[in-house]
Amino acid sequence: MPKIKTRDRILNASLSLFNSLGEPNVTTLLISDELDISPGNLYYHFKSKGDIVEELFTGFEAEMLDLLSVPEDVDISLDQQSFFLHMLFEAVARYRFLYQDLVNVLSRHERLQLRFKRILKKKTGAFRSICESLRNQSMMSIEEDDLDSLCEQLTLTACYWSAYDTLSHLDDRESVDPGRGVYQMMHLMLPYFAPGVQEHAKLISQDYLM
Amino acid sequence: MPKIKTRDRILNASLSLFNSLGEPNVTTLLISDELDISPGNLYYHFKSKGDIVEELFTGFEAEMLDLLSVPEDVDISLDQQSFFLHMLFEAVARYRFLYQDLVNVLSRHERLQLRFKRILKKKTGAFRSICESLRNQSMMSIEEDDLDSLCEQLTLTACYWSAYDTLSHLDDRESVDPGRGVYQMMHLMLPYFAPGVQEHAKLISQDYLM
DNA sequence: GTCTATATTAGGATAGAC
DNA sequence: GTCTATCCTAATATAGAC
Repeated sequence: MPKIKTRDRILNASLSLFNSLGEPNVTTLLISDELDISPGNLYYHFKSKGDIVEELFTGFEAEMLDLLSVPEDVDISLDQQSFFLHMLFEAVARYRFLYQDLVNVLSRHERLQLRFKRILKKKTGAFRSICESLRNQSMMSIEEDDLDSLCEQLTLTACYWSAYDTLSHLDDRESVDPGRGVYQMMHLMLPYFAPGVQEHAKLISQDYLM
Repeated sequence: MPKIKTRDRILNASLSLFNSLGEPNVTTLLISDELDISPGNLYYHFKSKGDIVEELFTGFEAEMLDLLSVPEDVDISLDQQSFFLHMLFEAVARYRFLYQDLVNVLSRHERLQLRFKRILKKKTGAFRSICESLRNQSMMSIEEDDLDSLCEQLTLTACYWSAYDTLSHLDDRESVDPGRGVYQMMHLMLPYFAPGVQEHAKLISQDYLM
């Protein structure tokens, strides 16, 4: 087996330390310590801690943009939709350090602000596409105002659920269960589903409560 | 007019700087600069920056606990409810620095963690009381599972709406409009209101879009 | 109560040998 | 590519005069 490049080991270790301790609490020394390499070595691979953050963000961005490229004008099934939510929450959870101290992180990395906002916008757009698709299939019935509100709410929840969830387990911050997040998202849409669809959606959402 | 005590001036300035720049970005030097006093003077009044944070938190806690002491077994009207939401969002907005970098702040002030969680729990409880009151008055119709989910969702939104909202205006962070938050909260409950009530609630929520 | 000056870290980052 | 040693800076905090 080819051994993993130091550069990648640094990225992996940083990501997991950021997630469990919070990015501002992780020093370059801690990262190098964790990997049993010298701080100098770390700085050979990355010219600053900020660079590590930016590179991780780029990975996050790529995953998200890929995931969020929901094709318009395509009928989306309930199963596809919940699968999409599942993937989304997994991705967010994997990079949850970004959300846990969002304002702080973005204020120290101004270049990430627009990119983050772009993702956010795309996220809302994706939810809108999904809802409109469901509406076109007569699976969902919702007025325009309510749809706006719902999509905002879905975006908010997609962003902050994992941060909110960790609040309940501030002690062990190693793992996060994305299931409950998906459940909440489904429940946000539930009232607007057509009667028959509602039943189905309820069953699906139940599965996400482990 | 009696001039404000330096100690209080420090608290006020800190709060507003924390809110607009994020607590981790505000140094004790910046605070004293803002007030045209010396850093030494600041440390005469507070033995550490953490103490300032804790004292501000105590104010926040007091306001919240007071606000959240929703009497059980009392019929709550829709107007009272929206007024309550309004007050709640005002309070959260006034201390939004706490929420903007919640994990960070709580991780550096462990003693605040339990207190914060207690408030959170109380918040969920208050929403539950309100919903149950509305249900008792036959103004709301909702199943138990959905109620759990709704109350969690209301709590999440009450916490993070202002942080989410500031994302859209990361440039000017001076003011926050709590209106849209109230609107969202109303819309979360809307689907579960009885038909007649729904109309009324919609009208009320409209008013909150400035 | 307030100031000036200074001590103390801790964290980010570089230099230069191996 | 990796290490050790060191520098630099910014931020918290203290000491002691006024």
